[in-house]
Amino acid sequence: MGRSPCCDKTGIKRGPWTAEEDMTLVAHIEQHGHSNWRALPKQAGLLRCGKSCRLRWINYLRPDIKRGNFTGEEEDAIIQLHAMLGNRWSTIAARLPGRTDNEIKNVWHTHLKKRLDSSSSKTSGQAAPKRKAKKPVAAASTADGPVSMPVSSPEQPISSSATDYSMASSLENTASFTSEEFQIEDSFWSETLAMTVDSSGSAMEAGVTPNSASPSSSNDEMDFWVRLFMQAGEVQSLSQI
DNA sequence: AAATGGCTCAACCGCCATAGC
DNA sequence: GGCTATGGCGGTTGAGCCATT
Repeated sequence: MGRSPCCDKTGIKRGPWTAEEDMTLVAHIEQHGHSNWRALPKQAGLLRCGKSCRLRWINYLRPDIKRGNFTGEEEDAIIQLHAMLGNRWSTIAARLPGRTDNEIKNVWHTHLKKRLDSSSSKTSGQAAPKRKAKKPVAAASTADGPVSMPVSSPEQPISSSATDYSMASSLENTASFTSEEFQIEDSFWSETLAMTVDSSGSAMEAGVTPNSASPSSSNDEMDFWVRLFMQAGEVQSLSQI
């Protein structure tokens, strides 16, 4: 309702990023970080909206981005996490290191959703992928990704910063679980647990509450809830034995 | 070989949450 | 407490690619 646009669109370039723009953005973030996205394009000399710069960095230029096809394990993880969390793509992305919320969202809408639909309608066989391995599409990308990325990053941005969702909403989801939905393969959880340790750098000990972590660590908080779900799942699956 | 339709994915848009004043 | 600026999220779009006819 009459909300002002995120930035003045006059003189703002839109559409696919060029290699030069990518390099400019990466170089600037390497040097100065990205404390202020709004001011960044001006400082870096880019004719882009700050939002656009942020998106480009998060979804494509970040050094820790994993490109290429999703593995079966990753797809399974997305399906399971989506069953738990719904369309909270950034939260799901936080559980899949190197993957972005945008990418996960795309994968979900393009194959996983269809796969689930088809498997639920005719329980048999997964939909065979109709297409070959995806190719990099980005306008200015080189063959194996965007501009050649320096390996070291100035700061490791929290991948798509997990939002700290309220307990109430989390429990809402929990409450709607059926025991069937909650059957999760052990391999998935062991991998996810490993990710928890790897990605955060500080493994959460069992029984640690979100409040015990620093207020800014919404990732840790999310870990807590995911862990809670996991434990609930274990309890449920144990009770089924 | 050309036309066409479907699929993929990067990018944009609008809204919400929160921090800072 | 109210207002503004900014960051972040999820939904949607559209150009380009690929497979099929």
